[in-house]
Amino acid sequence: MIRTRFAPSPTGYLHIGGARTALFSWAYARHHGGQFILRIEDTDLERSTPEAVAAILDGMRWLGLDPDEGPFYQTRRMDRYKAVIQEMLAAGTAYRCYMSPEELNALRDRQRARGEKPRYDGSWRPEPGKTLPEPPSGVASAIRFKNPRDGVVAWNDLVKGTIEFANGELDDLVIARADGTPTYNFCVVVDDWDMGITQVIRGDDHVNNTPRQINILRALGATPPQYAHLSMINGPDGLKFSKRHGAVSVMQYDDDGFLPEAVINYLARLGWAHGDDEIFSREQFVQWFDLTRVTPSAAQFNTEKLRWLNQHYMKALPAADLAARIAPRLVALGANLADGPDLAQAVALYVDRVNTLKALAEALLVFYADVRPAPELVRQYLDDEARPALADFTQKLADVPWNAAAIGALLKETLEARQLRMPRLAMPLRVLLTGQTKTPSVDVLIALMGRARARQRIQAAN
RNA sequence: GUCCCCAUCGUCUAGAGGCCUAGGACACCGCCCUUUCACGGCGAUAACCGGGGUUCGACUCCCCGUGGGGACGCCA
Repeated sequence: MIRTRFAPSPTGYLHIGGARTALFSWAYARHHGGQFILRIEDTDLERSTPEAVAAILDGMRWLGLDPDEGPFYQTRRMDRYKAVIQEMLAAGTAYRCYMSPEELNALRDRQRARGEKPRYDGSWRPEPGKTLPEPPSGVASAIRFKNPRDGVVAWNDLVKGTIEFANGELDDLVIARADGTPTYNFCVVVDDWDMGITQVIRGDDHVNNTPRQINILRALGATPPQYAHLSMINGPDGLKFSKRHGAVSVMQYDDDGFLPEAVINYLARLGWAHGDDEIFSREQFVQWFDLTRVTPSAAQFNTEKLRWLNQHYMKALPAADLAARIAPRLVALGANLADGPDLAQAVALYVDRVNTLKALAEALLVFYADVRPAPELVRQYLDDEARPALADFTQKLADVPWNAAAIGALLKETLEARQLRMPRLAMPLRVLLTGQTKTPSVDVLIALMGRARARQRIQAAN
């Protein structure tokens, strides 16, 4: 049975990279008919917060990445970790280290100064025939894993191929702090083992942890899972994602008016491809997804392409559904939905012109709230030639049959009578009716807006 | 600094030694449609980081270089 997991630490929201990792883990499990487990790595009491847990859960729910098990919390498994540490101490695969943080820092500084890789020097590591220093009294010890000295650790990474580390490069990492709490690399190992994880799919930044984790697993007599390290996702500027880009949290994309199906589809194509396929459903993705087609190189996030996909999904949605989804946004912007046209019709008229729900709601505000055209715009388009034509038109609008075709015919009739071309009337109408110069065809716009409101807006300025 | 990873159009990618005159998508540019703007249609520009091998033949395999990224915590 395939079992994958997503194991975020709750120190912030669910960001784009995390979401992609979660998506691939989820899809891998689903594709293979396995299980997807959610585990919250909250052993860092200082930085973990319940708000962050909620934010991560929200993000996953929004994306529709439902776990089969969990969330499990590491803070609730402390007894288990401590028991394993005792076993390791007894078995001699771990040992107590009394080197103080200050001493450690000094050691690292010296190593760095010499151009060496900073690492623990093994002062307290027991070896046959070696005499250990006398433990200082009244000082609590940290516990270190006794990493093999020689040989290499290698694994076949499911995305990067064979990766090999010399054990000599690895030092004896701390698995329990002086206060007795276990550390990340150790908890991960115990959890992945206990939870029967078969494929660990995680970010690239964990490659260096992998050999240590494999060594611990082996010391425990466990068979290591398979590993798949996903490359990083950089921000739109090619640099590491950061707050400066605005949208680091997946929920920010919700706020910005992106549909979760678009985000999923976009994320799926970051580091993975199925031939030339660009647009596909979540179900299709699950059916196609496998780690063999995952790219080992880093990707750059491209908001333009996400927008394109988002518009595609917006257009694919029935107008009534889209209307239901943007209604709250409109109300939040101050719209009175009771005083205006049928929202689904308005949506249908504007959906081609925007690529986010947010932009759609903002555009539709012209139907449900007051419009105040900028004076400069009015001045620019409403000249002495347009004015009388507009007056004619407005007057006849009072009893024209109320449909776009009839209104369009009336418009043309008015233009002909005055020997004017379409833009001479269409542009001022746009400005007066919506405050904007870029709108759908004015006849359709007027028809949808309604007789009273259209006439009132034209007359107000004329 | 040491170790690890990565390297095809601006961006995401296809490419499993001959299928490559390197394909698709987004963006950009041009044209068409047109009542402005979109949508849509058509078209164009645009890439195998460099050098050595291996091979009859390298975008594909190997080595070196260069560039980029990651990791070196009693953080996760």
